Amino acid sequence: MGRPPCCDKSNVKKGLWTEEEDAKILAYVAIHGVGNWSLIPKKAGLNRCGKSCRLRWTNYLRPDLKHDSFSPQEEELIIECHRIIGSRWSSIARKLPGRTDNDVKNHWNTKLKKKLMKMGIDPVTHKPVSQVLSEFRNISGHGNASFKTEPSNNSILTQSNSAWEMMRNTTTNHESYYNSSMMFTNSASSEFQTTPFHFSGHPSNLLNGTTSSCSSSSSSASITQPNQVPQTPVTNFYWSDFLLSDPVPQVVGSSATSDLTFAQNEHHFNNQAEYISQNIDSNASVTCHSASSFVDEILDKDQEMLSQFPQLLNDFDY
DNA sequence: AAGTCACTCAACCGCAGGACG
DNA sequence: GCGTCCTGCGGTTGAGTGACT
Repeated sequence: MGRPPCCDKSNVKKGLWTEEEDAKILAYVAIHGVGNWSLIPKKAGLNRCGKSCRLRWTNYLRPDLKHDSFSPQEEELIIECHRIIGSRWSSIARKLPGRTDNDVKNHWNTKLKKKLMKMGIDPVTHKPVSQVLSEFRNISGHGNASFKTEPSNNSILTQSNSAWEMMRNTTTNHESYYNSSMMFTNSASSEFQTTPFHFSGHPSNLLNGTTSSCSSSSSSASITQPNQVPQTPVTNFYWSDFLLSDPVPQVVGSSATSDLTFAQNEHHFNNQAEYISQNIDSNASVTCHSASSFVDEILDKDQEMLSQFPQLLNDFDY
C-alpha cells in the first residue's frame, strides 16, 4: 500500500511549461504569495499538479534566481561542499545565492564530475582514483587479488566514470562505511600516486568496462590518466580553524571570490581530514578490521563527531 | 540532408519528515 | 498516538539540441 498520488495524474498536464502557464503562476504568487501549492493550480487556473507548480516556481520562476552559467568560484564552492557533505544538494545550494538544488545537482552531474575525473580525482571520495581503489582493496580484499594494480596505459577512467562507482558495483556493503570514513581517514601516506592500472578477475562488469548506472554519465568518457601527481599537502589549516566560522565560504553575488585556488582547496581539505582523524580518537582504527561491524564503526564515528565537532554538523543541517 | 550520438537541464517520481487536527 | 496534508529532498528520466558522421 503506497502513498496515494498527490493529484489525479491522468488529468494534469505534464512536461515543459508554456509562457502562459508561467505567467499564471507569477500572477498568482504576486498577489497571494507562495504556499499551499496544492490549491494553486485550481486557483491560478492551471491544469498542473501542485507539486509541479511548486517545482516550477522554485527552480525557475523565483525572482531571485540566477540563470547565467556557474562562475569558477561557484564551481569551487560546490566541489568543496560536495567533498564535505556529499550529495546534499539543497544544503549546497543554500551556500550559493540564486542557485537551486536542481541547478547544483545538474551542474555537478554534467560538468563538475567530469572535471574532477579529468584531474584524476574520484568525484565521490574526492581522492585520487588510484588511492581510492587501493584503499578499497585493503578493505575488501583480505589479501585476495580480486583485482590488482599494475602499470598499464589503460586508465581506470577509460573504463568507468568513477572508481567509487566501480566499487559500488562490486559491493554495496562497504559503501556506507567507506563513504563515512573517507572524510576522516588519515591516509597512510599523503603522497598520492596515480598509478594507472586495470582490473583482472571479477567482477565481470569491471572487466567488460561496463559503465555505472549514473544517469548523467557518458559512456564515451575517455579520459587519459593525468601525469600530474598530487603534491604532498602543506599544512596551513587546521580543522579547528575551520570550525570557528562557516566551514564553507558563501558566494555572495557573482563578484564573490575565493582566496583559495582549486588546488589549494584540495590541500585545505586534505589537511582538515588529517587533523580531525588524528583528534577524533587516536585509538580508533580507520579500517574496518578493528570494528565489530561496519555499522558499529559508523555509529561510533558519528557519536565522536557529534560530541567533539557539533558545529560541523550544524552547519550542514544534519 | 539525414541519421546517430552525446550532452544538458527541466521536470518528474517516490520517499521522508514536519505540522496540524 | 494516529492519520492527513504539505513541503522538501535526492535520484532519475526524457525532450530538446548541437556536434558529428
